[in-house]
Parts: sequence; structure tokens; C-alpha cells
Amino acid sequence: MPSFATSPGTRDILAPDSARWRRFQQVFADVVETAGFGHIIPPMFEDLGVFLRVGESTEIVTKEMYDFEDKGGRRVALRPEQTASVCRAFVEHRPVTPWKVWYAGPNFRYEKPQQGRYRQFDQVGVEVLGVDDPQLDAEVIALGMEFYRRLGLTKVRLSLNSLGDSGDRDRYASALRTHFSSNIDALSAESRATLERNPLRVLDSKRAEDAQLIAASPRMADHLSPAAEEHFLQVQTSLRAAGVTFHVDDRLVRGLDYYRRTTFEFVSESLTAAHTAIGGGGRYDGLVADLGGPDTPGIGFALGLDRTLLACDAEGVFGAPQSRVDVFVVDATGGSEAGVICTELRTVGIGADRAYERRSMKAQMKSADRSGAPVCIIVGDDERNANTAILRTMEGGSQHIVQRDDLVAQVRRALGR
RNA sequence: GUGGGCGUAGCUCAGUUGGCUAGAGCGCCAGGUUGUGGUCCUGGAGGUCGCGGGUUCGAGCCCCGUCGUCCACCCCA
Repeated sequence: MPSFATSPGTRDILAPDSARWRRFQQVFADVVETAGFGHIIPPMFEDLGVFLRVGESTEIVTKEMYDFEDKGGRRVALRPEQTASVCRAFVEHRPVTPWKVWYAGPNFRYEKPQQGRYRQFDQVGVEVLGVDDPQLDAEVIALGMEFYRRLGLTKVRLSLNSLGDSGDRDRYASALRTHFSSNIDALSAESRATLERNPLRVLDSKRAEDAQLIAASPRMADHLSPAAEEHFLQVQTSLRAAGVTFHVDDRLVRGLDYYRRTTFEFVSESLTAAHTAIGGGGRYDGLVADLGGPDTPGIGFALGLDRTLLACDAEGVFGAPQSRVDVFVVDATGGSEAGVICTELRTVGIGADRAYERRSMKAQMKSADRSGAPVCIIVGDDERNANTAILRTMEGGSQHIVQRDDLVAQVRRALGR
């Protein structure tokens, strides 16, 4: 029994999965940097106040924050998401707008772990600050869809909605409160609790007993100001122009309090578990101001790495790449030859590995086989004395003797380089 | 935070109504093959049966607690 294991909701990502993660982030970086986004690496913990702006009605803030007092008496928290950090960075550095950034990294929420939900979970995302153009909304959304396409995912649906500006949102919230309150008996106990915190989120209830009341509830579309409605329509127009298919879901309410106007969610149709939302985002026009900056519009999205990979598994795409060395060196003379040869090969960029502890040739050959190297080099006393080496092609098992001086060149040839 | 399933070898799992020294497959190590992997054969190492208590002549099995894990709810990515 090991004395220690990972804490609940955390885990080690081992090879080859770790290589898959790395590639995932690399593909994302390629997509968004091509679109002019710069990389930002915010700290993993910040002043607690930064994250309180995410929303006092959300459990992310009220119950799930990893917050603590540091040795200097500062109240800090591990970031539960990165949008607030990006906005704080914007206020701190005042970059020229539009400020387009992307990020990748872990976030922390104290939740009960389950499928696709961890206490430390990775997201990739983008944020754009300082632009109020609906064409940008469409471009950001299209970027997300393009990323999924690059992964090979085909069954990702885009849900779109507008929550209106903050006045609209507040009026809609009170209309919902009135609606649900006057039919409180028909509402599930859980949804009654949700109603207290945030009426919008009642629309998210998946409980069957709530379905009827939700269907009869007021529509967001009826509460949009003319300006917000115009913005929403232009977003849709731009999306169509970009060839992005979507469907308007006016029951789509996002979890965080700061969302205004455009909201969207990427839903995998290949996932059957509860967590079909593999990414989401929207506008958060008041957030920068909330953090003490100038009135600045913002929009962005975050994609869950685990869930997206789950969707990849379900669609059978973007598998874990197998990593292997090019050459495995078998040394029957004691091991020092293997050391020299490996160094020679690695110096010129050829991946090489070897065995240790003077293991038998048979054991070394097994290791060579396991390493996946297409080529192996064998050196015994005879070869060493004759200044030669054996070059063996693992698949098929043909081999021939080469001059020691010519070894690297011969390996290159065998590898087809 | 609520509810349910499951914790036996590195991994996947058997283990009967409680009853010999707790098993299999895969993996690992060694030998068969005194210089050669993948197939095959033989052997070996590896377990405080998650942990703590209880019931019993006797507990992997039953009871209580606890921790972990998985799933669902909640919440959300």
C-alpha cells in the first residue's frame, strides 16, 4: 500500500496521455496565434477579490474556492477560472486595445469529482478586451469551432443566446422570479433554492418536474433592449457569413454572473454523460470596470481540456501520439560503448536509448523491442575490437555490419533521413 | 453538499452458504537459446484482501465506522 496518493480530484497525467495534452495545447496555440492572439500566463493564485467578481450567486465563488491566507496575511485564492485574471491583468497593464490573448493551464475548484470534473482541471481559452463589434463575437466563436475541427471533432453543436445588457438581464431575472414564485408549488425543491440565488439558472434545471414550468416561463428574447437585440442579430448574421452553423437557445444561461449579451456553449453530441458542454463563453462587458478599470467591453471562451478529450475519445479522433526513440543501442561489452554511441546519435538529433546494469543481450533486445525504436545497434566484443557495429532493422530482423566511423551516417540512412 | 455502486498482485478481475498455505490472465524478471527482440515452453518475484474496530472456534466474505474511487444529483468546463 503506498503511503501517499494524489489528493481527491487531482491526478498524474502520464505518457502517452501527457503527450496528447501537450499536442492539444499546441494545436490550440497554432489556431489562435494565427488569428493574432498573444499568449498570457496569469498566476495560479490571486487576491481573493479578483474572483469574487465572477459572481456571488455562483457556487464557484460561494463554496468551491480554494482560498487561504498566506504567511503575509493576504487573502488569496487558487484561480477557479482565468477570465477574471485576464481582466485584472488588463487593468494592471493597460495594454492597447483590442487586446487579444489566449491561455492554457489549470484551474481549481473544490467540487466533488466525477466524470469529466476534477478539482484541478485544465482549460484553454481566449479573451478580447476593448472591442464592442458583433463581428468580433462571431470571429471568437468561429475560432472555437475551428479548433474543434482541427482536433478532428465533427459532432460539436453551437448553442447561442443573448442575455441582453445588464439592465435587460436584471429585468428578465425579476420577470423569471415573479413567474416561478407565483408557481412555487410546482417547482422542485432544488430549483426553489436556485431561484433564491439566481433565477436565470432555474432554466438550466434538468429535473422533469420543472420542465413544464420552464417551458411556460418568460422568454429572454422579449426582454432585450433594441440595442442588445440588434447586436445579437448582427452576431448571427456574421456567423452565417462565416459558415458557422448554430442554433439559438434562449434557455441557455451561463453560470457566471458577469456574462452580458452574447453567450454561447459548445456541446458535444457524442457524449452521453451529464457533461456534454465541452466549452463556453460570452461577453462580460462590465467585468473590467468591476475590477477598477475603465469601462471596457470583453468577450472570450474557455474550453475544458478533459471534456474535449472525452469527446475526442467518443469520436475516435485525436488519439495519444506514441513517443519512441529512433534507435536502441544494445551493448554486450559492459555498457560504455552504448553510452558513447547514444551521445553521438543524440548530438545530431537522433533519438537514442539503451539498457543498463549489464543485462543479458536477450534482455537488452527485449528492451529494444519495447522501446519501439525501428532500428537497433548491437555492439559486442568482436565488434568493438574490429571497430564495427551491427545495425539491425527491428521489423523483419535483417542486420548488417557497419564501420564504427560510418555508424551515424548508416543509422541516418536506415531511418530514411 | 446529497444519494448509490465498488475497493483482492503493477494492470484487469475470480474467490461458492464464513472453513486448508488467497487464485487466474496480462505485465515484470530469469532460464530454455554461452551473441539477438516479437511466437512458444518452464520457473520465479510480487498481497498487511484500502484502513480501524466488532461478531465468530474461524472473516477477503457478515456488522459498524473511516478513507479512497466511480456514477448520478447539485454545480459547472
